[in-house]
Amino acid sequence: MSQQDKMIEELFHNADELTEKQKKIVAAAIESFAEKGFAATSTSEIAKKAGVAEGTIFRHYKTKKDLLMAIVAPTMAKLIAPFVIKDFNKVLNHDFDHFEDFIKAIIENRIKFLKNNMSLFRIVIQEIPFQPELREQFKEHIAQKIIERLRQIVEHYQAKGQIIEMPPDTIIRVTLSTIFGYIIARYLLAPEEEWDDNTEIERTIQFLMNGLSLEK
Amino acid sequence: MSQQDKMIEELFHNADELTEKQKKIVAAAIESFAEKGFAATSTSEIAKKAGVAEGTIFRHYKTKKDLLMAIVAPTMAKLIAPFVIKDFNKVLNHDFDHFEDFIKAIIENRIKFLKNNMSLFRIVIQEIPFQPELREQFKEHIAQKIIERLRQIVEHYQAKGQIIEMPPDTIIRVTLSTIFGYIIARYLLAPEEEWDDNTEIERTIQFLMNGLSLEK
Amino acid sequence: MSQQDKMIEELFHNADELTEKQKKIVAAAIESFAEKGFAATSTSEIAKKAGVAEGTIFRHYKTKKDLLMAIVAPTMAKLIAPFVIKDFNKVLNHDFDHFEDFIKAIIENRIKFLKNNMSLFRIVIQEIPFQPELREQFKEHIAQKIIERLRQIVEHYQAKGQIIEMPPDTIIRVTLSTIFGYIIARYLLAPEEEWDDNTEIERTIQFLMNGLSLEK
Amino acid sequence: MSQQDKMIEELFHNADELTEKQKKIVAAAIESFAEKGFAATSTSEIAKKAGVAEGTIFRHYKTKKDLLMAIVAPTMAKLIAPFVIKDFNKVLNHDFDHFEDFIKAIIENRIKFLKNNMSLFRIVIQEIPFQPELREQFKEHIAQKIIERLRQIVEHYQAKGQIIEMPPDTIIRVTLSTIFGYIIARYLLAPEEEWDDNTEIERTIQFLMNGLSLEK
DNA sequence: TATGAATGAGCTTTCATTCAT
DNA sequence: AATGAATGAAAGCTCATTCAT
Repeated sequence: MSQQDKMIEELFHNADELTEKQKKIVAAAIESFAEKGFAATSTSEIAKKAGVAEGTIFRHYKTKKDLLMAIVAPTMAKLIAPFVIKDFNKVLNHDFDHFEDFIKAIIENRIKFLKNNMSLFRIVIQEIPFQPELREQFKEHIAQKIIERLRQIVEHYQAKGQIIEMPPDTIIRVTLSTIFGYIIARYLLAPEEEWDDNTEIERTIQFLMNGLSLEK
Repeated sequence: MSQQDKMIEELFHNADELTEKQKKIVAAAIESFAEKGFAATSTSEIAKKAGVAEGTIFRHYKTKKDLLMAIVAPTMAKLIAPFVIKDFNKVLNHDFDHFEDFIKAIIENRIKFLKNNMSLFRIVIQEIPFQPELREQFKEHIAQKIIERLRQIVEHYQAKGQIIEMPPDTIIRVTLSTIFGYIIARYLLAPEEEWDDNTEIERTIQFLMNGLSLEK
Repeated sequence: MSQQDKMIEELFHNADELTEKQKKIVAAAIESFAEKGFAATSTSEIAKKAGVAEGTIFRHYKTKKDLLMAIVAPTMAKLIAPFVIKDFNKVLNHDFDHFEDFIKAIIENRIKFLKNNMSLFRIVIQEIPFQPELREQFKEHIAQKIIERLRQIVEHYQAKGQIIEMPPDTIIRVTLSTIFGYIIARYLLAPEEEWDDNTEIERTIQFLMNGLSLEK
Repeated sequence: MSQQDKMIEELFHNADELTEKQKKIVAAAIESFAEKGFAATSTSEIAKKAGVAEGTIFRHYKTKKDLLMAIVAPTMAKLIAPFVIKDFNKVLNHDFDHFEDFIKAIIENRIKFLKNNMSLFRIVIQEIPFQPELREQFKEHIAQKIIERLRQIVEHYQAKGQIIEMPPDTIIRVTLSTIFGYIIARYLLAPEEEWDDNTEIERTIQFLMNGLSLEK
């Protein structure tokens, strides 16, 4: 099973139900959407790359946009998965005494995920500005549920006196900026440069902790 | 003269040479490209919005992509203008004894610019992933010239002992992440929310200075 | 099966592989190209005449020029077919003791062919001046291979003392001029006049033989 | 005065009345029409080549087709000029005792004319099939007046016993085929080959005389 | 289920022509 | 007389989608 396949298997929990052809369609679509954008990718191109007839795409996905959604929706779900597990707060209390540990864990975990799903991530952030439907989903799930959860976390560590007194939303913003700034620079803007990932992530965390922690 | 016009006047210094119709075309294109993306915007739509015949667009811009470039290239130039002025380093030495002052000045200045040119900024960041030509220009001008300049600045303040010892590129990365993170959150992700801009910028700078300065 | 269909069947030996629609497109294109010329014929016009959607044309022929080539190339091949059969010289030796017999046979045969394919012939001679690609094909196939073959024939009959001593190329030229002059006058310049074809062809051959033969 | 200019001067008797710009337009049109055909040549292309504004063309020629006609009509007139002079028969009686002399004179004269006006000739024969208006003019002037005149000439020499008894139209046809066959081969099909023009014309006449004369 | 020919609306672009300057 | 910006119809071509097989 190829890396590509694994990504798709992982993306669709019910991947068993996907035809072989369907998997090929999805794989081809991901590749093209990431590279040229949704609007600039033609269904005939996807069909050719997937080695199926054009009609086959529309048998499985009523419209081209449906195909996009079939890719993007589970990607967003997976992306936020760690934050929506039940008993998230318990996990938090038990596992991470310090904010730094929490941040480290979450960064490591999410970077690993994104690294393995970079094309999917590309599609999500590239298409969100253009697809109102997508933007809606994003706002509903991320901006509301996730931010709410993150707020609790921040307040949790603020109560513990581990991070500075600042509106939680501001802290979330600068934290996410820093993390996504790293991912975008590392994997999208300058992927061909030599990166010492471990060191660079450490530095990023160091900056973040410096910026957010009280004592120094 | 409308706000729109002013933006365009400012964008093309030689705006005098633009026909009235040409300005309308550019304004319409900016609006549509920002909203729906380059690929999903049709020239007929631009023509209609601009109140000109479709042929008129192609009299001035040989292709649809030419029109995009005519918009994006000067935008990128304006965006980086403050960093390419002659005697930049002198200005630096004389005007800003502290890194914080420098950062404050530059943030204030660039945020003001972007706020007035948000649609242009949108187009630039939205289309860079899809237009290899654009990516090339971006890399050549921004990634190389500007980064080089910023490196010198960072080293300058590091030598002065005002910011932590870390590879300049890393410092640049986290700094830009923080700044653009603010702009994107403020103007693209949640523009309709109430923002106390001054306070929020202050906090952002505070975070940045905490993260980068030596003493605390 | 109509006359039109038969012509097309004959033109494309593998006509079985042509869709019904494809045949209609080709027939419509032949009619319009012959009448108004390639450049002055629009694809929408062809589509309408063929009773298909315009898109259908482009499904089968990537470009309008491809459609022209699909018509012209096999026409040129058919036109020169009698001269490229294997053992052409043997045929010559056995069947035609006299140049006059040979000329008669070839004229009769080719005139018959052209009469049945006049629109195709029109397209070929009308478009050759404008399509460099076509001119290339024409030169390569006709001007080189065929002329070479004709040269041998002329020399053969010259050796037999049946036609005058003159450079073979000159003899070929005046012969072809005479034959095509007849066809063009008969079928293109004055098709509506009353022609006694048999007599006129006889006279043409008589002139040709007078002009080329030694004895009188 | 360039060769180009001379051709145009000669083409329009009232060339004095042509603006400098007009001459340039005509020259540019001739070049492009000959090369790519009327339908495939755009007026903007002509304007550019002529170094004038597009509007200027339409100031002088109401439509693109008018421009074509302004070129083609006088060309056809010039081409047939020698046959329409008054007292043509007198000239004939006095100057040419033998058909061969007449043929020689006329061939020499017309070939010289065509050689100097090859682009014009190209345009005429290339556009006649496509422009009904042109075809009409051609038929009216050439096919009727000229053929009538040629008929008289042929009958004149037939009466003198110098050419074979054959319907004059047939004799005209084979004669013109032979002459134009030479011109087309020489100047249009294989202009880049080495031609010994004098010898080749001699041979052509020899063939023609052989074909048409009684005695041998 | 899968195909791929067929569709027709819509795309970018070109063009002959007009007209205010 | 000459310009060239402007036009809008029409060009060649692409596309997402349908449907008979």
